[in-house]
Amino acid sequence: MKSYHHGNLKEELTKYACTICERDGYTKLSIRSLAKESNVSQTAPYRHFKTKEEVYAAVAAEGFNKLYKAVFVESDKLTLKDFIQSCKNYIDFGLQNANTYDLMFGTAVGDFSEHPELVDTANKTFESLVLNLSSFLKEKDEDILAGKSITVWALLHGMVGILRKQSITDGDVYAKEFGPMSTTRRISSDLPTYLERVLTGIIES
Amino acid sequence: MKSYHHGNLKEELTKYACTICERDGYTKLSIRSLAKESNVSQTAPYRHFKTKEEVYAAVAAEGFNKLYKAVFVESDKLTLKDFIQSCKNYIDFGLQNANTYDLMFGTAVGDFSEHPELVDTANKTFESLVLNLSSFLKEKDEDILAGKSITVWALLHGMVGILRKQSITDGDVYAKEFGPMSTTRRISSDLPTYLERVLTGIIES
DNA sequence: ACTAAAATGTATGCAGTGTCAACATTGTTG
DNA sequence: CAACAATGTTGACACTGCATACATTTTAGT
Repeated sequence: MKSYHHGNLKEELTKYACTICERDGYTKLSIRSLAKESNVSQTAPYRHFKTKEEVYAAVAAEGFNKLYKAVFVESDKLTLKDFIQSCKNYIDFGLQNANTYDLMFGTAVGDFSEHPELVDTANKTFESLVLNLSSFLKEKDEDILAGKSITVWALLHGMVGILRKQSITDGDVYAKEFGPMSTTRRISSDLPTYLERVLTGIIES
Repeated sequence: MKSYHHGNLKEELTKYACTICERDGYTKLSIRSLAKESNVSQTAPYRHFKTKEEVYAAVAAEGFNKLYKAVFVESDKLTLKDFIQSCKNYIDFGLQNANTYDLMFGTAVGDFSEHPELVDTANKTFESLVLNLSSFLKEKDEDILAGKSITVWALLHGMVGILRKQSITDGDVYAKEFGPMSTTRRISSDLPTYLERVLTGIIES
């Protein structure tokens, strides 16, 4: 039945790599664990990925693809609500795919420029953000648009970090499990409202 | 000469752990590499750290201590310039200690609440940010202050991520090594100006 | 159609890793 | 000063990344 050659091992390896990464964290993602999941020999993946970092890069690139899909809006006339929703999607992605998100923005993959598909997918995501903003703002100047997009991205990226580690800002107040709801929790319980307030402040400067 | 008991092995281990982490990245930080640097047996560190994650937590806590020192300003009447400088110090810390910063905000240390010293040092850093803002703004309402501090932190944290991976937003334009300077590079070449513009927008909303 | 080369998968082995259990030495305290 | 706790060591196991040599299959050129 099972032929010697797998057929499309690389695809399958990438898929499993994403699964393992998100399920167990990327520290558990190993060449061998990958091979085991795919039912091939321990070193078969080396025919498709020179090092483990290349596996990481492939997973990160897949991550940017998914992030792109979460952020992209098929329209050139966004409403404010559309824009906020897109931003919320970004944050939700970061929170729900924490391990992959870590791979995308952490130091595990050192230099993007050594992994062209990573640069491409990351750029595509950013450009989608710029497009959103441009359709929404009707601003023409590319530099201003890029600048504001960077600020928006920074805020979204930052919120992922803060919301992920609520204990950083919650302090002892909430730790006591009594008293008022922490500010962080209040923000995350109604993210769209928070985002609308802060983001309109940013893009109208 | 050398006595059987080291004396203050834990301190020394922590120090070396920070060194190794920042120099080689935290994936290279191992119980054994740590032991070797300290000239003790391979498993000696286990008397002081139950798991490797505890080593990670110790390094992250040290990181928050350093970040705190970078952000803290000894004054209750900050000027705008002081405030911007403190924010710039934050970003510089994130860029110059990328590996440690990754440990502090990534998924390597899953739950801060299992590492009390981590919660403490992280809270202290946040409170320093709140204090800065409060002295600068003369705003009394604690919830508003906390909310704005979170937004400021998110932006700073986000900028660290963006500036660290400039290729995400630089696109092919800059990759060609010709044409105008990328927006990201322009921002990072005069960070204080950028911060002043964006942050005043945020804190005056 | 046949064969050489390229692509792909395997077997084996080395050095390094986290962690545990059993043991040795030292410091502390009643 | 004897019992105990704290600290350090040895040895072992299963796992990891990766290199090398080898086997099988696909492909391309004649």
